[in-house]
Amino acid sequence: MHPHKIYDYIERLSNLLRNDSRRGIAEFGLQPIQLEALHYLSICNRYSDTPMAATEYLGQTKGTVSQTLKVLEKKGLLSKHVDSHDKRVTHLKVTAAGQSVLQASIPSPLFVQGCTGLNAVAQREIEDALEKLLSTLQHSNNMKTFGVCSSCGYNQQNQDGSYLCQLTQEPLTSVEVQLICREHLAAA
Amino acid sequence: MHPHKIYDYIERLSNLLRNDSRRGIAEFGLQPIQLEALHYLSICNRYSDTPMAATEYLGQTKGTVSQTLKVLEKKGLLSKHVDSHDKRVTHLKVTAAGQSVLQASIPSPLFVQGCTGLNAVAQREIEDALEKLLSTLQHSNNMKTFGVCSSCGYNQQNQDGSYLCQLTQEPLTSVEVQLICREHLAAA
DNA sequence: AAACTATAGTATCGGATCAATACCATATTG
DNA sequence: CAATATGGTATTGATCCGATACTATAGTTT
Repeated sequence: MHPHKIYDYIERLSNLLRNDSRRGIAEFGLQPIQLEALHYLSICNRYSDTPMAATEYLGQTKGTVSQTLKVLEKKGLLSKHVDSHDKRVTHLKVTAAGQSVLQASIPSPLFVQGCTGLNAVAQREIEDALEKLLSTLQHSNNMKTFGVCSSCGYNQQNQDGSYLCQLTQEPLTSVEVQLICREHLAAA
Repeated sequence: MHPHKIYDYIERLSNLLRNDSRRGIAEFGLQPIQLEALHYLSICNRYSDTPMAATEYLGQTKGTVSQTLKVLEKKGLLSKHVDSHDKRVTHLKVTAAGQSVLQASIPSPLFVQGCTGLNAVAQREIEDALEKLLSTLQHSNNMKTFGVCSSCGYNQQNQDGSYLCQLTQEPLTSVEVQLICREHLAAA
């Protein structure tokens, strides 16, 4: 009967956070899904800051995501930049205004308040449990993992400490390898 | 930085399950929130099967929940019954058709598939971690817990094994004490 | 080089969510 | 019996979301 209980807990937590998020971002005139899209763009790397990548991450259709991004652009929270090599591709960058919205909204007030009641060990256990659950669900269903480069099979660290992506054959900085990527290859 | 990561994982899992749920219930012509409302009504006790209780559980406004329930009733998945003592109150019962929809949809296919990749110990750990996180968030924010009667401060087990709710002064069966209640009093 | 195909992205439409407001009916309190 | 509180419904408007159709660019085939 454990799957049912786990499912229930996730559903409850999901409702709590979503509703709290809704209240928190009302002052900015944003919707929960818009904040999530903005959040994604703030933690992804330069291969993954496009409408299509956001579509895969959010699990919606590209048309839906397109208008979500349109709203965010109109509000001045992100800017669009056409790719120099492939003119079909648009890169999305979170503006300073967008960053400050994220800073104020993520994690949500309720969540921040709740975490003060958890010690470091408990937080670690919860984090590990969630990571295991997420990765198991993703593997069992052949889904993209959207992990950070430092845990990616394509990532290669050279002797001088620099990083190289073996998929794109491009160097990555130590900051960039902490960002999530749509091409992430999880370890076997 | 743990709070951020935990928040991210919950958000990811939430998106995964919601989108999967959306696909799974499309054949019934239902929306995710409608399935969640139906699910709640299938696991709550007789003090908690009303529109107001569902409103508190789902964290929305009563107007929103009212029309969600209206759709479920029109589809024949639940039935309404006016309370005999307080004629303002309506009790909601999941029909046989509603039960079969729930059986087919909860947990979602993706989730069931994923859980086959987790052994019993791992499932237990994840369940415990989620329970701790949920209860901490609820306590820190003075929220209702919606726990089962068997873990409620009002619940009293008599010597002959029968149960009594000290809040309503009514007897409860062994089946009923496994259901969730809007008046649940969490242990100190 | 021309034609075909695939991919990234946008535009539009319709059904649904959701909050806000107003409203009705029943209980409870003074 | 009047005033207030509570449970629930109806309506409206902004937004979400998927489906479909469309444009533009890139790559591939002949």
